[in-house]
Amino acid sequence: MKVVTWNLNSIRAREERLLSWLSRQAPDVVCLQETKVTDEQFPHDAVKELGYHAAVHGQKTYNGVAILSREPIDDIRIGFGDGVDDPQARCICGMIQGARFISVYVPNGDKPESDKYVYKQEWLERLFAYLDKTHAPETPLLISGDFNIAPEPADVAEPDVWRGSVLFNPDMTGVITRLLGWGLEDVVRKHNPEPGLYSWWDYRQLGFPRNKGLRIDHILATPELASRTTSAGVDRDERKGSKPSDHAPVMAELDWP
DNA sequence: ATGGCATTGCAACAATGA
Repeated sequence: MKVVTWNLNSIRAREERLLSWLSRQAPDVVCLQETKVTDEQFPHDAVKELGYHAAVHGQKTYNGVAILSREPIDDIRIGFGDGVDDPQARCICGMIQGARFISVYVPNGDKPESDKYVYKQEWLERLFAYLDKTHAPETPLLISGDFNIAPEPADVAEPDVWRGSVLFNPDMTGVITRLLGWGLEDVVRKHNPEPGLYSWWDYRQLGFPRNKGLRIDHILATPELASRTTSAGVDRDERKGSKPSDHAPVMAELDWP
């Protein structure tokens, strides 16, 4: 089973790229972020034609998450179900072939002193509460998405430039440590221990040609699923060419079910 | 070459991203 997470930065702007990429790569499950469309505007017919079921949780202009799957998606749930009135569409999950798949778009946080960073921290606390209440490390679970956190210096091309930012600071790297402590494994790191593998490059300042990137998109899995991964990596080629997303697809191959 | 911000929206540039 090939599993992918990809922040599209608008599914409308990226529809052709997405469809072409699905045809070429034939992934089994795709967690999408920043679709930036309402559920009505989602290209349901186009992905269906390529053989994918879709679970969507979108909104106008910003955010928006979805899961595509070749096999049916059951027990689809939206958000955290914690009673908090949050208009930002950032979490969706469903059951596929006996495993729970969660697609998350963690808030960016803007600057450490901003209200947006407070929202990011509170959102992450809600994520932990949601994991504790709704899921368990003993079950087959994959949480994939744009975490907007670089776990280690090895995941940042210029750590001295990014250290202290909302993407790379002790609080945020601590969040990754907590996720791993909860019972998840970073399967991309598992198969790529060496530094210098990135998933996002700034559109500005020749970020991609100079490979000044960060690894902020992750596939985290509970132990049994993680042990069944046979490879993982980043499809850098998809960051090339005209009109790319600023994120590349991140993928893992699993011996599952 | 992999290229110098991109996307959205009651539509002007402001908001947002990372």
